[in-house]
Amino acid sequence: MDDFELDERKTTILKAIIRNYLETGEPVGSRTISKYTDLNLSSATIRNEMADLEELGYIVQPHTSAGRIPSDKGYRFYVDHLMVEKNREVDEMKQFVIEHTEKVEQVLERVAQMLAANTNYATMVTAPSYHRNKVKFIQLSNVDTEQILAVIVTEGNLVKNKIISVSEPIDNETMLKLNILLNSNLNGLALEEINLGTISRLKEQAGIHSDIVSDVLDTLAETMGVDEDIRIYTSGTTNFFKYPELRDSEKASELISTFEEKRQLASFVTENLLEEENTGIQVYIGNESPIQTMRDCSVVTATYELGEGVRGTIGIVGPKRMDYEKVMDNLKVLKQSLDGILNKPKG
Amino acid sequence: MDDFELDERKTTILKAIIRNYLETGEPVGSRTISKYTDLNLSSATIRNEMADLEELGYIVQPHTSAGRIPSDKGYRFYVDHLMVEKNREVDEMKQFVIEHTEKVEQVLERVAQMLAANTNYATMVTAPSYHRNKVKFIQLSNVDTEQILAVIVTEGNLVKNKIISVSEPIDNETMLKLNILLNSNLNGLALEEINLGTISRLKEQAGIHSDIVSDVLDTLAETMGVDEDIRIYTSGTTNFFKYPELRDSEKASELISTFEEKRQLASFVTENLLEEENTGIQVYIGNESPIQTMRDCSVVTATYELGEGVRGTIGIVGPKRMDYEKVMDNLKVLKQSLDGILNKPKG
DNA sequence: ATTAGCACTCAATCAAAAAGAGTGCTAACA
DNA sequence: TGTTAGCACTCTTTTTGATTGAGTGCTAAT
Repeated sequence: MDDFELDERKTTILKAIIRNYLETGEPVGSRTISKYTDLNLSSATIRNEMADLEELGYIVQPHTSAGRIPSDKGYRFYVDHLMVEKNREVDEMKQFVIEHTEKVEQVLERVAQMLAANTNYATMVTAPSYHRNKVKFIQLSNVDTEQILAVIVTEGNLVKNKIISVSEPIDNETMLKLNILLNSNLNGLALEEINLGTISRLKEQAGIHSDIVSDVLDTLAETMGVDEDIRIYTSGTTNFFKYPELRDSEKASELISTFEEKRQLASFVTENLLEEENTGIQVYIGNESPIQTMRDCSVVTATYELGEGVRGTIGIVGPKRMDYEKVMDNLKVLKQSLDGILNKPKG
Repeated sequence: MDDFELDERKTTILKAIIRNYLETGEPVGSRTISKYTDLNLSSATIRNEMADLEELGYIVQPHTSAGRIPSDKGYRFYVDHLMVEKNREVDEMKQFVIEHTEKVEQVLERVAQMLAANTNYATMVTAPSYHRNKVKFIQLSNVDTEQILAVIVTEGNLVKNKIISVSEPIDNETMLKLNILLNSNLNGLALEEINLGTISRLKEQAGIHSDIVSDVLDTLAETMGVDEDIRIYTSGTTNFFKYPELRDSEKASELISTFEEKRQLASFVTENLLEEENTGIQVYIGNESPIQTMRDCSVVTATYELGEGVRGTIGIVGPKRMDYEKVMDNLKVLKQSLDGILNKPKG
């Protein structure tokens, strides 16, 4: 970018303004900066510089005769160039996740909760999505005379099951044949690789039981399809009330609704999954976010990987003046933890 | 109760006050009632009666020189004696649930959403709990050389699975034996009936694979145990903002948190399940609710049954001046729908 | 037993005033 | 030429006081 439009002094001042605003949430005036920095400049001089910074679009005045607050561009500059790695201690958290490893669902839910408690922002964690995942194992079994159970296990050890009703009982031998049929034809395939040819061949071989095969295939599509609604765990949505700039009924309500419905949140996931080469942490400031209701927020997301392209996303949503350092640190640690933990069953 | 402390006229006036307050949400004065009822009484007379009603505890004044609003006792009286069955049309809703029957989870989630949209209150729906549920079917299968999959199906067709790691592969024959062992010993048993005797006998017979049996039993306990955290679906929590008496940041935040954490909500479930003889619909007004944060709300719950003592709860939470008729109608209809729908797989 | 009338209370609304924070500009200064 | 002191000006926030209006309680008349 054109970082060069800012000389060193302007940079220092901008940094001071943003720092101060991140802490207080109040517009910051020239006098404050004059004392806050060690530049030894009078407020008048600062005023001149601030006028320049405003013209360049890094800061704005909420109204005449108020101090300045960072613009989206200002925040962006801060995140890209001014942030310092703080590496705070988040080990405690890490510890906690590791110790209580249970079911994936519960881990994820707890991660969301902890992250929210730790940062005081709203959080979202998506379950790993089955992107390009392969079938590992399929099994049909008789549950009773009218119902059979289909179990599907994928490469990432994700299990799905479905009860299928049948009009008349299926004897064990037939069942065995069906199982062999399904496994030999489908194992190792990703959803995209199961084409019409495979399907019709399967059905043909299944003979009178082709409807069962249909049902299994449906379940398969459901399980591994992109459009399967991704499980998203959220927490700390009421943290929005902690920040005056979001506390307003209208805004808070919109935001909380977005989190409640979850559906919309998925857009971050898709955004993230698109970037094949993902350094890991993504920051959306204000309107950069794909979700309109978050125009007054910043969103920081991280993608964790469960191997084999099976990925999930962790996100933190807070006011634009969120503590980016802290948030990003937290995410980094968690990302690593999850990358590790979820791969192996507990041991 | 002592209904007799209220003569007919007082009853009429109380009813009028409550009705009016339910609609407007504003304290209602004597003049309003004087016109609202067909008693042909002057406001002065009404005032006298209102003074009496206040003394008896059915209504209160938010402050001197304001109108009256119903007290908890007043609401209680209304719900118990003054409500009229309205039987509004909620068919549209019923239709919707029925048509889109998919997975249980999705149905429940949608029920919560619809109910919230339909009533403008916050809603909660718990998944059927496995109360006294019996094991129907257990199956272990080899997924790969180090991992086996345990699938458990219960009477209510609820399926749970777990991946178990093993140190060395298990051949198919052994697996078959294990399956037979487990099924013949456990099928038909409820969790409470699986005692130490059964367990040690099982382990003994399993020989070197007793640790697998242990794992299966753990999963079983997890699956059917009471302490398994019950899945609760919520929706419409931002509806709280629609009612001035709850919109206050502090209160709204507390309420929404309660819904977000879900854990607390479970107390309604346990309350409901306790009552063996349950006519179906339960109303908690203000402090009658087991949850402290809901002291300014009313909660209406219904229990639906999936046969064999497998039950779930639907609840609606709103301001005390909620439209009880509408809410209870909605719940009645849904209760029936769920009773029916969830029993049979789609056909 | 009911009602009209009146004094009184209290929250809500509004406008005007005062306070406070901060800016922009000009003129002086190093 | 860059820096600074000083001052007038702007705009928000807070405070205050007055006004309004709804509603009550009480008393005296019907």
